[in-house]
Amino acid sequence: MERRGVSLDSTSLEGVSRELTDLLGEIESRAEDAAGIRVNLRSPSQVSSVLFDHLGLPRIGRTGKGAASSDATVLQALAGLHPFVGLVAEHREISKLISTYVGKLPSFVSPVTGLIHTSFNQAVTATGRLSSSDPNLQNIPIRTERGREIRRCFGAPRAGDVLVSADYSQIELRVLAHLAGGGALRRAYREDADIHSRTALAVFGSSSPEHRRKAKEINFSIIYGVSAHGLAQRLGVDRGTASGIINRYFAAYPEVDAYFRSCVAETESRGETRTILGRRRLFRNLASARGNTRKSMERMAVNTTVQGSAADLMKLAMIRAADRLDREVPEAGLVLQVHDEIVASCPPGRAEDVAGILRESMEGAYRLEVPLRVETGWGENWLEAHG
DNA sequence: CCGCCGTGCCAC
DNA sequence: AAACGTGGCACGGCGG
Ligand SMILES: Nc1nc2c(ncn2[C@H]2C[C@H](O)[C@@H](COP(=O)(O)OP(=O)(O)OP(=O)(O)O)O2)c(=O)[nH]1
Ligand SMILES: [Mn+2]
Ligand SMILES: [Mn+2]
Repeated sequence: MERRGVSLDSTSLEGVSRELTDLLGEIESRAEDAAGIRVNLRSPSQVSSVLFDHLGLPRIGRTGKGAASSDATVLQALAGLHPFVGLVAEHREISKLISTYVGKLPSFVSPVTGLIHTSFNQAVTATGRLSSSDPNLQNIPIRTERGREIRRCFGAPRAGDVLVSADYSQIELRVLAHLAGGGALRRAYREDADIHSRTALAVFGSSSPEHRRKAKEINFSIIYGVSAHGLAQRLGVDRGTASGIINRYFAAYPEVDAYFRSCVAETESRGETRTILGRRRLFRNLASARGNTRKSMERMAVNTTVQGSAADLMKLAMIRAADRLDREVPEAGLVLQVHDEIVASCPPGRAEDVAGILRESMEGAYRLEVPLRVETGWGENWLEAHG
């Protein structure tokens, strides 16, 4: 994957850059008008002094060091109190896209190949996932419309080829259903349910793509131990409402709560946890940990077991997919891995075959108590293939 | 000039 | 920000 590389449409990216840069300048001048004072919006300390000293807005949250925070959740809570708040939020969105992606990615294009060659690090994460660096191609934007314009600029390494994407459906929830013993979650997946959509419908009354995406965050935050307070802030509802959502979740899937406790107990007694394929992560001081430190380690232990097992499956799938492509579609090859997604490239006429091979490799990676499902797509660029 | 820390935010 | 987790990275601020 590293050697094969991925192409970046620098011309289109240049267009995105000009639009975002213009927009950012507009935001900066409007923000200074709103604040009535000169301010560098890239400086959290300057933004905080405008928000909380100059404008006198309430301090809502604190940073790790105890200073007043101005992060996105705080800005969300302050929205409507002063026009400066929304301008800071918008500035953060646009400046992030420029500084991390639009302004940086072109410098990673190799003068030799004309492609971007990331590093996929195999011994960095604590759970067995890969990571990607220089540049990180596992966090290319997709959430906002402006971000999607960036994703649209990624294409197959060979001109004329297409990208083929295959992404596991609800992967860690399926792994959890496997690990958590018989129950409603396992039954749901045997009936091919979409729990993300189910949660979206229950919480928002809609399963639109945006609501499903938010429901995903709700589902994973709940299974990994979110507090009513934390969920309330994420959803913008009061603690009572959030508490009700969590309680209904565990009432519907009591085996999830039971698994959390049993996983913690086993990790404590063995001093380690193991994934489905036997990858170990040590938790030698869980047994002696107390208070918030212990709670935090408990969440890490459960997450490691599930996330690490999902990473196991993905690695098996990649071995099989690479081998089959080699034999069956030699003009195709793996290009990227994004935790539960494989991106390959091939001539357009072979896209359907390649998608089938990726699907079979991933769905058949390992037999679980629930079926594994994969969504595939292809197109000229990554957004078309994945989106 | 360089490296570190704190803060913040992108993705899964 | 907070009792979801796993990452990488940019910037400002500061000190060597
Ligand atoms: N703890 C935690 N894990 C997450 C979060 N977002 C994603 N993940 C993990 C769990 C997911 O199963 C896995 C793959 O992410 P995806 O975006 O592909 O979501 P998922 O496969 O669950 O749903 P999908 O059917 O592909 O839309 O990454 C999160 O906010 N918190
Ligand atoms: Mn997925
Ligand atoms: Mn995915």
